[in-house]
Amino acid sequence: MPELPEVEFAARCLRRWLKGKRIEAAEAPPTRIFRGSDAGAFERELPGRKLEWLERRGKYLLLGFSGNLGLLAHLGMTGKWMRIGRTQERPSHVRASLLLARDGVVLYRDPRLFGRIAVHRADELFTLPEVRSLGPDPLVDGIDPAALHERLRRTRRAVKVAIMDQAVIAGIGNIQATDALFHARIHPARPADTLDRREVEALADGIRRSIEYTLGLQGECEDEIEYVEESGAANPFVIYGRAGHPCPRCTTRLEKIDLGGRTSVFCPHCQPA
DNA sequence: ACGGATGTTCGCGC
DNA sequence: CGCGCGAACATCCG
Repeated sequence: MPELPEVEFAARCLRRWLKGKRIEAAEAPPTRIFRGSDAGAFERELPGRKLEWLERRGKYLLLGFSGNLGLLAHLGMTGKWMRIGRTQERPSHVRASLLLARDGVVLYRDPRLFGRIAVHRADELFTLPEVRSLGPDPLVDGIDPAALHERLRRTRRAVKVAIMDQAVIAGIGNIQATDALFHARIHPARPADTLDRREVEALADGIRRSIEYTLGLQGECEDEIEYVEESGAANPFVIYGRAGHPCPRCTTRLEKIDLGGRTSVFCPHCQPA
């Protein structure tokens, strides 16, 4: 699921579901989700507490609970927070759950276990190295084209690889990067330090646009499990995942290349090398 | 059946 | 130090 827009959506849902509600019990079988931290701490520490605040930075969620307990959470590739009724059947691959007094169960499902949950002190969350090393967040901080230009000028990496570097801009993944570069008409393999000011401004606009677009796809927080979702739903993105299909702008056949180990779709006509 | 997938991290080598 | 590359993680879907 997760790039910045999906994580932002998860943040809004979790605030709505958890804020101010007392957690009765917490469950988390030992899995890789808790790597680098104590799985037992989740079950032990959360009962009795309430969510006081929740912030998103890039693809990370930072949750502050009463009594200075904090969670750092990342959705990895297949992570998803959801809410179901207490007696409702639980989906597969649930890695952590929070039982609320009369508001059902909030759970974290993650088949591939690429996500992460770590228990910390709440007042330490922003000082964690994962969070400190993030670049500006497009929604929280906005995108300053001059600062982005400065950052891109310092590397010869492909511009697509550079904007997916979480230290350059926080939250951009393969989908947003692919569609943003298409909007900006910039070839994904262009060395980052060759972009001029005008192109970086177009790129900043493209990133904003792809984030807003994807955010708009999210709909409302589902209260109940919306299980049989997406399967069969069409790919909603602009050119991501559409190699071989016609460019939505000029109908040229979209191509794909590999950059930094990730598939990059682009239009050879609209995004010339 | 095979290949690829919205992410991060680590080790290796130049 | 910068950077590319492959691997690893575990499961699902077309």
